[in-house]
Amino acid sequence: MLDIKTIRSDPQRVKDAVRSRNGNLDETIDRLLAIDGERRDLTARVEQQKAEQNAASKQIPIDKKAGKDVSGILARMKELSDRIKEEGAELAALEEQQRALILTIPNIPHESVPTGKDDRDNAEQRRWREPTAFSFEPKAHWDLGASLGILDPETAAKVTGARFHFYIDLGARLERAVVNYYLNTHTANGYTEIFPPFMANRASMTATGQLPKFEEDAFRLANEDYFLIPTAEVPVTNMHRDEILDGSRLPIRYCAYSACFRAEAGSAGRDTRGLIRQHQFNKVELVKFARPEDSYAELEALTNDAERVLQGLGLPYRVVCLCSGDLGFSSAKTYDIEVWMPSYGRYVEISSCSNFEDFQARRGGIRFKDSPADKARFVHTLNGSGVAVGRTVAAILENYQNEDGTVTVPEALVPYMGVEKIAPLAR
RNA sequence: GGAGAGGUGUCCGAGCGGUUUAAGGAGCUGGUCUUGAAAACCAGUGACUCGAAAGAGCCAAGGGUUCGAAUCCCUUCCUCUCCGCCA
Repeated sequence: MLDIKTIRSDPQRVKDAVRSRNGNLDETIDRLLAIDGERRDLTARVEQQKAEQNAASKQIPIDKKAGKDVSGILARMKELSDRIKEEGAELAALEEQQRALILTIPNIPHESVPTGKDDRDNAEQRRWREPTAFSFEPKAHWDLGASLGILDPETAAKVTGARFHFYIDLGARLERAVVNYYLNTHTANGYTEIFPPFMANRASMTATGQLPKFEEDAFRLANEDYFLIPTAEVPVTNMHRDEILDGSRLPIRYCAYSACFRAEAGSAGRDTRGLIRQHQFNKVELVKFARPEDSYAELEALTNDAERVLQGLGLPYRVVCLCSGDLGFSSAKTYDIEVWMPSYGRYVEISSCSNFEDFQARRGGIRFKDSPADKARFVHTLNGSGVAVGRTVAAILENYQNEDGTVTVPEALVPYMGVEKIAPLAR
């Protein structure tokens, strides 16, 4: 959520920012400012009447005690009370309209974000290792998963539906090994491990920006107004919702494993095979709460921390800076880490590292102060995948495959797997 | 899910519809005293939100009754105790 003062003082800047994201909210912003003006006028009027009411409320018992007749005052106060009630309702309606509108305005991209339309305008920052070279025709991970007997989407389709997977035997163990390897690496790097709830309420989903605009992308429970979390970002960021943090605690760094649930509305027909696009997938998420002046340095560090685990697994990747048009709703700046996926013949997103500045903090009331005398300031929130687990498994299968159909286990995972190679199951 | 009790400022805790702009402690800040500290005493401090200010709001959240609500009513959430169910 943007500060209404920012919008009030420079509406054009906000309009331009939305345009750079391929949107247009000129009308919304004009309407918002009109409502804001009306709201402020009405507020002043209502508050003045309330002041009058308060004064009378103090006088009435005094007069009563003195034996004066107060029926005249009471009659006038009744009128005033009615008017306050009426105008107060109007005011509440305006406030709600204003909030509803302001929640639909995306964050303003940071000045370092390249302007562009879509992912073709993203700016590559760096590459780590060259794409894997094969002396044979490499297979896609879904074919390897089938021939090795470790991935089973068909049974998942029967048991649940499309876009789910059973992992079997060493497949299941590989998924678990990756989770543990990631968590161990991040905790060794100063992140505190969190295991969050996998459901979150409406207020939490709103604070991090999934609601109200993107409700159709989430799974909502039928018997409770809870949502399956699309990412651990939601519960972990909301741990400090409506809190004033002690500045000496910043930056706070959390890492969290969670299953993630996405309805994937609007992506029918895309990536229908394999582990790339699922309704449920595992992810280790990194979340930071930082001082505003440090948040961009923290973003670089966060991205490096996510890259570190891919380096540890020896998976080739590149880092791109998303252009304005490709930026997520709440983010001011995002680096995507893309892993080399031989079956796609290109890099595929495996992590998204973002600085939300105070956008989420304002929605969620997450603030800090260094000493009790200070005024509370909004923290900057950041998060990034560290990294997506299902896509990691896909990348390992594809990049580490051998000509005979086996898959070599990356060295870093051997202690977790207990084997050096994944071979077809003898059944 | 059923029955009961409760949610008050940083913390503890009082609050019988109106002189409560939330008593009283504790804490915190400053001072007196002291070689220094502690104790004692004196003074100050009550988060936070909107507002240039005056002022308004804030006693879990949201409604309602009333001229006036922390106090009465309704709904929701949360905590505790017991029962049920369960991993």
